[in-house]
Amino acid sequence: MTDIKTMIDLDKASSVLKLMGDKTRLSMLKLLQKNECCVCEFVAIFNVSQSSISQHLRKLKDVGLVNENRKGQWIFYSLNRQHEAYEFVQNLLDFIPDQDQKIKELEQQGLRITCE
Amino acid sequence: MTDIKTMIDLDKASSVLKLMGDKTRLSMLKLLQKNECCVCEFVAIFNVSQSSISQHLRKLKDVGLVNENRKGQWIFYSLNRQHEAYEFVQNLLDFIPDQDQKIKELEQQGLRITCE
DNA sequence: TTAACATATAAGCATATGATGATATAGTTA
DNA sequence: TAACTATATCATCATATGCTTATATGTTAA
Repeated sequence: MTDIKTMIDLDKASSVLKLMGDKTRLSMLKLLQKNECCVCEFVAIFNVSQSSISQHLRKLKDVGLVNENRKGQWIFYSLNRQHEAYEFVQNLLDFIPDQDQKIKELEQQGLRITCE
Repeated sequence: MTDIKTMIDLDKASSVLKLMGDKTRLSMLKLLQKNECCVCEFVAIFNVSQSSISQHLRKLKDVGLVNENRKGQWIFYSLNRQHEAYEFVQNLLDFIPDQDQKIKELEQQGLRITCE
């Protein structure tokens, strides 16, 4: 637990921030901070199409912020802890309240996620 | 120098991050971290029109991230240290290398800023 | 192999964004 | 007052973004 920051150059920082400036993606990243999630979970949580979720994940994957890991039928996404901006992103996400109530709401509505 | 973070809700965080996801605005904020700057300085530093700079500053002002302070002919902008996301923004900017060489370049080119 | 499910990709569309040039407003100075 | 400088705003445009529907691809299971 050091205080040494891995600096991120302006161009890289702005492209990461741009990605995080979208509410849906920011919320996804916050959820990924604690959980691995598959696409169908995100689809259940956010009120948008599967296609839309897939495209958001594509953008996050394109800059390397997330990893994908196929488990059978499902593809689980996780934060890429090797990314050069990982510390930057973590630090930032720590200012945002956790979004776990989104998962709980699903459970309460009986819309429990199928891919677990 | 405490470690207690002022949490920022997801909506507010994403709107701040969206603003910071633009290279020009991010660079402006980084410069403002150390200096008060007037519009003409930004115009001299970035390769865009005065109109464009003015519009970027407008967006930053609209969410309250910056304050303006007229000094005669000039309007100086500064970070709003009272903003609820100030700590969040500061923390984030601390990951980005300072942009002071931009000011130095201007000086070296004899384009020294007129409004000082 | 076929059906069913999970995910990705393509095409199209409405809206947002960032830039510009022209013009308006405000302060300074002659 | 008029001329000059600094800044803001308006109108416009090209491009980017996020969404949708339709379709393609990949995996599992009958």
